[in-house]
Amino acid sequence: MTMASQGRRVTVDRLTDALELLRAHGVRLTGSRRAVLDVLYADAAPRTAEEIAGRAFVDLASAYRNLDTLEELGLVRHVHLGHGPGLYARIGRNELEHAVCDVCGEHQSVPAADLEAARDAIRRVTGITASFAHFPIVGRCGACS
Amino acid sequence: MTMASQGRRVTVDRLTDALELLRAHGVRLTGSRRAVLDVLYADAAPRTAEEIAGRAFVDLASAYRNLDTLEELGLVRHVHLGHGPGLYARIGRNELEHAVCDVCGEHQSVPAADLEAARDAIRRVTGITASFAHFPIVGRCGACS
DNA sequence: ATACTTGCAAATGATTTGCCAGTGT
DNA sequence: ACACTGGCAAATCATTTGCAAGTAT
Repeated sequence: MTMASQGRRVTVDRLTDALELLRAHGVRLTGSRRAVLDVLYADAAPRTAEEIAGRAFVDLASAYRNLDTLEELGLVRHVHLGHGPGLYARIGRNELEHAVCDVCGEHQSVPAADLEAARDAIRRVTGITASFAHFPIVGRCGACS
Repeated sequence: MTMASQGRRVTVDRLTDALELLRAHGVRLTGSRRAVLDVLYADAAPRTAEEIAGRAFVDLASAYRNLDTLEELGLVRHVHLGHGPGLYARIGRNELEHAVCDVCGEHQSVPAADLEAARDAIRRVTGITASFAHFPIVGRCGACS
């Protein structure tokens, strides 16, 4: 183990895992793909494709294509917080779900496990097992009520 | 009460109420506005702006403008069932919320009251009072699980 | 009379696609 | 070598906006 791998262990490990997954699926590790992965694995913040393209110095179309590929591999997810562009983030060990206030726009990410009770209640009524990872919970926060 | 008002009472009454509301707000009853209202009050089915424009024989831009106006007045709502265009419908006596299966696309509308338990569970975790009238519940239905 | 509305065309914002030159394996 | 990718420009899709002519009150 080198000195360089000592800081921010989790992130580096996950990126390594991701690269392995690409190889296992025969997906080429190109320059732009690698750059997009670097941005995604730098932290877990959800970002627009445009922001990711900017940070990775790749064309916006390539960013979208790469994000699609990575999403198919199950490494990435995108969420729609309102009417604007979608936000992409790598999928962490604990899958995050989202909630937004449609008045002030404040948004929070919560571990999927915390929403099991809500999911059960919804399943009882609709038969659907809900996920708030792609479309968030939308409503009014305490302050805006 | 005339003979004409006897069939489909509820619908006609509600349209009448709507027209009164427009008047009360000083919103003009133009030809295209009236045509859009006729389509919306014919039934409660959620429709795209394009479909409404087609049925009402008005320009698409006018349909959007009128739907916006009616939404501001609280007569209409639109829901996003997935990535396609939004679906507009009049608001009935009982507000409806929506749930979609992201695999088969099947969608159901449920009375807001039926989702109170789910809303409570969500409020406990996030502090947000959720509404599934604009963005639906998305997940996997029993058949697709 | 006049402020609000219309249809039409053009603009917008997000995302996708065609194409051909470039590149990972 | 060869299929897979990249950048770039143009296309799409849903929705919005500018504008000059028309209309409800």
